[in-house]
Amino acid sequence: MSENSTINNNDFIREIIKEDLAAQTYKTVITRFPPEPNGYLHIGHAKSICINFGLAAEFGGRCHLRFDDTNPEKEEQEFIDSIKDNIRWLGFDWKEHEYFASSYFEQLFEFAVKLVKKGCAYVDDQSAEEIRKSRGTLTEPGKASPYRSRSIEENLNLFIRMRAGDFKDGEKTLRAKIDMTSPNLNMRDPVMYRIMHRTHHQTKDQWCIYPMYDFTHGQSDALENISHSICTLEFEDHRPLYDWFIKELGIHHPRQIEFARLNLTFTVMSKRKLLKLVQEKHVNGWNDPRLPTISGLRRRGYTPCSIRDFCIRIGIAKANSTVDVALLEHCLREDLNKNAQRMMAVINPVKLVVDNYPVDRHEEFQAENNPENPAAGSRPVIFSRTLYIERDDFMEHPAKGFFRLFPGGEVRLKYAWYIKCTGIIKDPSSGEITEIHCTYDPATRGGWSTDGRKVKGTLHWLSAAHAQSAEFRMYDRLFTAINPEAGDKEFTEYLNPRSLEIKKGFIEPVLASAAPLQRFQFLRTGYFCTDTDSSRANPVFNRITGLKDTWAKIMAKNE
RNA sequence: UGGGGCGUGGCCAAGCGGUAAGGCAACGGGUUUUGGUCCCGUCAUUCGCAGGUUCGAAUCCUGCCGCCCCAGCCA
Repeated sequence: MSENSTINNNDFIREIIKEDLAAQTYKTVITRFPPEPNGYLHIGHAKSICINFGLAAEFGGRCHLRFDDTNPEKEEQEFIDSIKDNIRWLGFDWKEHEYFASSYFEQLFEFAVKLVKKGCAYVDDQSAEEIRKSRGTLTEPGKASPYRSRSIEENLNLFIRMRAGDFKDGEKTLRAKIDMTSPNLNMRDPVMYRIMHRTHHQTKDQWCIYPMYDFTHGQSDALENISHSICTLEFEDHRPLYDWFIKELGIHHPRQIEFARLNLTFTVMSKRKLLKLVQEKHVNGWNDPRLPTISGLRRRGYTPCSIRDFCIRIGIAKANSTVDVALLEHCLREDLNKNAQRMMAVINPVKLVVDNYPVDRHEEFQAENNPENPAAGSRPVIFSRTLYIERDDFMEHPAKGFFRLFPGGEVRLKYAWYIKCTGIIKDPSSGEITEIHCTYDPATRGGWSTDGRKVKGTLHWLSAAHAQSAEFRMYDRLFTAINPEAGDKEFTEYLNPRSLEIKKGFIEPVLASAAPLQRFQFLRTGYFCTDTDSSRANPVFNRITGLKDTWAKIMAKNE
């Protein structure tokens, strides 16, 4: 992470916490990250993770990991595993504080019983449809359920029978008795328990009634002694309800603070939409490198450090906002520029023959591993008569401002020699250039001339006889629209047909044995990492992101 | 037409009555054996709008306007 990144430790949440600590409202800062295990985590969750774990670390407190697993219908063990894996990969540790709302089911049931006994809750026989109809609308108050005035004894008996399995799914619910005329719809007798004869991934078949999130979250926070319960804006309306439950139950009151969730340009962030992309196979699984999931970013080659840095830089506020994905890419490049080893790879190769270089000769040059870090040392690269260079580095008819190779032009081959283009050979049928011919200047060993002659262009290259072939997966943004959810069409209509292009090229031979997910900067082309599909025989590299490309910008502007 | 939030440059975001931080993007220039990195410079007389209070307002008051969220037995 960079030293100069703007860390604003004065966001409104920190301000509130400092006040609370000063006023002794809470002694220790205890936060929690409470995912539902019904999907994979994405970068929006990373923001929340960084806030919660970051706050705990900063104030010397702790952060719990709690799975809010109250809906067995949508949850799976696979998601629990991936969530834990993702948080660890991001660099956070919840230590022994791993909890499940489902392990509070008995306690929650007792809380519910207590509310029934206080006359604060009742069993409703209305169907979901009837409940919906009687809830009223935004402008009209709701109507009381005909079962609202049942006796405490009857409610208690019914609720116990609900638990015992005496009723079918949907036959009854337990509702909080609050206020059917409240302007806050969450207070119009919200459902606390529903009947669901379903096996739960944690509690198995122990329960056939499950508490609703609204009856679970606040009390779970209370049970864990959470001091600051940080959540997203849409729960602001639920806070009065959580406060009501906590007050009636007489338990610990955490302070809930809401912040705006993260949106990113050129992608989608909702679980529902990500699920759709996965299920309809627009991408290859939850860890597809084009997805904003943590698993996807990881496989793409993003570093945990760059994601944490990004989460700090975007700040925390309550205004809905969409952060430019360029900022994420910036954080990534900043980290990788400093830390990624440089390598040479030719992604779109064309043959280059050095006519005055002996056929049977080859020699080694030392290439620096990272100009930003001399301690990274150097490695040998082999030069020979026949090389591969990037097709884009040659223009038969050079555009204005093009200072790479062209007929009669001279460039430097990085670390090696100055070469001058003497001619080209084309495929007579297609017109495609098949070979570029050149001569090298023996007085420019290592790429230095002694006569003060300067060349502007420096190209990367690979010895054809020594290079190892490889596959490059050139990833680009998944969507072509800055906001895929904004148009009239379904968001999938804005998928970028060129979000993945496979290229076959060459790499330095040692790269074939690079470990999975190892990151490199391929000189002049971008940052890449070995994909998990990579093997020694068939090395595969993912393009994490390109280098900034001033030339491409100039070309684009001239069009 | 109910309730809850939010409006500071293209995108984020500081600012908490004393005269608009910072980052990203963009645009110029310098260095450079990566058209990368790095360095230097430019980029809001103005804070959704209109009034008011004040010597002084993005900050306080009033009224408008705009955007987001809420009518799951989802979380």
